Amino acid sequence: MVDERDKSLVKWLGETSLFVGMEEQHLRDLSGIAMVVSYKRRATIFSEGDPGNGFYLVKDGKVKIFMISPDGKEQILHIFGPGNPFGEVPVFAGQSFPAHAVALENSRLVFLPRDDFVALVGVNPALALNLLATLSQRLRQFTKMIDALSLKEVPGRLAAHLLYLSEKQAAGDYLQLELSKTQLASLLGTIPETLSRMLSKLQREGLIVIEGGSISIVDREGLEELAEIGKF
Amino acid sequence: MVDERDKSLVKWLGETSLFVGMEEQHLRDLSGIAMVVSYKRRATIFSEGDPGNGFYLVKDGKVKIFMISPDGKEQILHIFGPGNPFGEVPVFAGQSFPAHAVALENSRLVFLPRDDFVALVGVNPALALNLLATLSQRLRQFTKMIDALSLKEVPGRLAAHLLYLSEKQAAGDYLQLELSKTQLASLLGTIPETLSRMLSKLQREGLIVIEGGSISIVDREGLEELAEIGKF
DNA sequence: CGATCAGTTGACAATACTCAAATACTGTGG
DNA sequence: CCACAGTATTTGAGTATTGTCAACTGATCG
Repeated sequence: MVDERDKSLVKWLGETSLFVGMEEQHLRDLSGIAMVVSYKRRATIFSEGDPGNGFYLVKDGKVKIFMISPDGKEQILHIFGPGNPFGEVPVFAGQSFPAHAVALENSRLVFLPRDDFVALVGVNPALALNLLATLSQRLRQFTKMIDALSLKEVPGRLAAHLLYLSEKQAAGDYLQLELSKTQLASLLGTIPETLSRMLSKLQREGLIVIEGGSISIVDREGLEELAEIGKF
Repeated sequence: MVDERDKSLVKWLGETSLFVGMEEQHLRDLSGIAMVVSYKRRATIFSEGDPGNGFYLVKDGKVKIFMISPDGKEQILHIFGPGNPFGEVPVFAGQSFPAHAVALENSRLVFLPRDDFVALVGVNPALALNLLATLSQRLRQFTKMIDALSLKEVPGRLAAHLLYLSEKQAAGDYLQLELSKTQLASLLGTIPETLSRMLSKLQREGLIVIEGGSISIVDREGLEELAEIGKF
């Protein structure tokens, strides 16, 4: 007996990158083990060191994955939105979560319990291949992030991020920051004060115009050069 | 007809973390698509942007995976030794290599061509699960690396690395650096001059004793504290 | 309307990088 | 086996970037 909500869950699962292209039957198996859970803004989903009993898909809302240094500084690793999976690492590495997750907005998540899920993977290689693609993709992202953190200075990382947003949002030279400036600072591996100064600097140099959380790119080539060499 | 060399390759494959526990038949399928290739010290295995037509396992020798910034600075991502796989990302993400690979020593590698390998994964869920574990493991490592690069200062990263080596080598408080100091600097996201100064500093502070590439830990607790908070 | 929090600005300090030069090491050809 | 060339490593001096601390503004929310 399948009610409307379950049907729509099956449909929705089939539209996520993780499960796209999978057979109806496999999607139904998945929805059979899935649980939809809600988290309020700022609620903790899991903490570093928690045992990984399963992983999540963002149904709606936004989730932040981050680490905290002993002296309280935070480094954001990812921001995940609808359709993105997160928390898969301990499912397969067989260990605990390596970072923290909190909801940035009121969010609904689909939780997939580890043991049930691994059993499904064991009989469905297509599922495994999709997962491998997702994890590989994420490794690639981390590669870029390490590159940015270790090789570029803050203005370079910022310029790269602005260009990334501009491309992602495909709205010409006009873009939205999508995060508070404090959060963005953490994502770029710096602090709000420095970010604030760098944004002013880019504006003073005539590369961008800032209007709160919206930014217009004035000198795209200048930004591209900055993102490349990471220096003024 | 299987000659001695092929037999030993099958055996060897079954001892790597990637293929451990797999059935004889699957291992033989793998060895059927595998090619052993040799690279001299300093030889390039692949470069960033090269199409990923397959991936590698280190049979013997040592391989460095790294990125280069436009101004020539290098950041090492991994050092891989016997048994370690590398270059899997583009196999599943379907893109090009995100970093460079060179042999640090004369090395023999096992090359597994992409298409043949994906076909094997598609019919062998155990293989897929092993791969998922490997990639998850690597994501976890990267998480730690990003943590270190963004949250800790150089002495902290260095202390953490020394403790890691000490644990890995399990030789009490005596350890080998395993890399030239220039290479180590790159792995820690800094430059040789800074590394040299920090090593002297740790010695001056009475935490370690340096004898070329060998180091004795004198004050383990001091190092642990440094690795935690990343500060003097 | 006060309180809390995000963002900005300024002064200062510290960490790590650049540049330069001296010294030690390595491997190779004679 | 030695001399030499090419690297690696170390040390010094100066500088630059970014982080810390503190004060202030402005927005948001009960």
